[in-house]
Amino acid sequence: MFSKACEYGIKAAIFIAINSYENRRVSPKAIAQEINSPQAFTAKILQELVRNNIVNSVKGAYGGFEIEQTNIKNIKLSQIVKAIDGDKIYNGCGLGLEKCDETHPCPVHDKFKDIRDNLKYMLEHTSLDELAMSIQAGESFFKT
Amino acid sequence: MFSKACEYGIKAAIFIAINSYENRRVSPKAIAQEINSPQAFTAKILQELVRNNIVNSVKGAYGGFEIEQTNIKNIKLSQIVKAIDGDKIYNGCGLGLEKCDETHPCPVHDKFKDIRDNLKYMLEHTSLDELAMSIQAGESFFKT
DNA sequence: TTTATTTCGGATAATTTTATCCTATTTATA
DNA sequence: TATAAATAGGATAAAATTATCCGAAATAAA
Ligand code: FES
Ligand code: FES
Repeated sequence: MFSKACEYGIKAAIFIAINSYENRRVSPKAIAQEINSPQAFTAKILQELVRNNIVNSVKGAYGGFEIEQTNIKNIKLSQIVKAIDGDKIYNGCGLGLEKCDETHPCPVHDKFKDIRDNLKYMLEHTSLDELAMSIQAGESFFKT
Repeated sequence: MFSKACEYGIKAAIFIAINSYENRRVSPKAIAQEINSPQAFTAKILQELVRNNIVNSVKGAYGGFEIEQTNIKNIKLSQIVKAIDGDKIYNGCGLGLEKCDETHPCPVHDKFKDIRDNLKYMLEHTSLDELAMSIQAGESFFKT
């Protein structure tokens, strides 16, 4: 469904959000440990999130990654997925046609579109904030 | 969503179904041309479908791939997807946890599970027959 | 039985994704 | 200003996916 990079990116963003609520910046090392991901690869993904203005990075001593507290509620899963995996998952054809087109649909278009639209809606209506809360409440987990 | 291999596999199966209704066997070459896929790679995927008893192969002159007419209605998309991509798409965790587990869920579990279950339901209730019909009726297409 | 046809299957290559390593750059503080 | 701490980013490497090639095996028909 999502690429590994995207899975890491989502988890990393949640972890950064949690720490930003506590006014703490976090390092790629701390993130990778917490979410159980390869550190250097995770760092690359963080760069991508920074480029997309989803997280903020502060270089130098006492630096790290953070998200503006007031933004955490506004950031939606869809932004992260789009930043890392692009929007093929929202617009792409289920059978790989170059373009998903109502007027020239693939055999599964009608059925696939429903699923895809549900997914899109879900991602667009799920905020980083609520995911962070569920982790903090101990209701969900980053690793097995 | 699906791998390229799976996309080709689904399209190939539909094309074989159509031809089987007309009592014609088809070759990897004909399939690849029709569904716009690399021939040799498509042949590999066909082997996988044969191993999973989804399509039947007949070697030698006048051979080719076919599906028993009476089976076409019974074959569901889910069988093809499972044969090629496995069942990670039905059971796998959206954030890559080793195992999707209600009692130890990842942050997106609740929301992801709904989507995933919808997809599973759709795949399990979509038959090769109906997809073949929509192609034959000119209502859907294999290529752009 | 020979021949032409066709799938099967192993080996290999190309591409993409995932992952690692090392150095440059930035920045707060001493 | 010097130093230590941190992210940025380029160069590779490893692994997985996608794709190609070719000979072996099977089969129908001449
Ligand atoms: S054309 Fe294939 S999903 Fe829309
Ligand atoms: S645990 Fe992640 S989707 Fe169920």
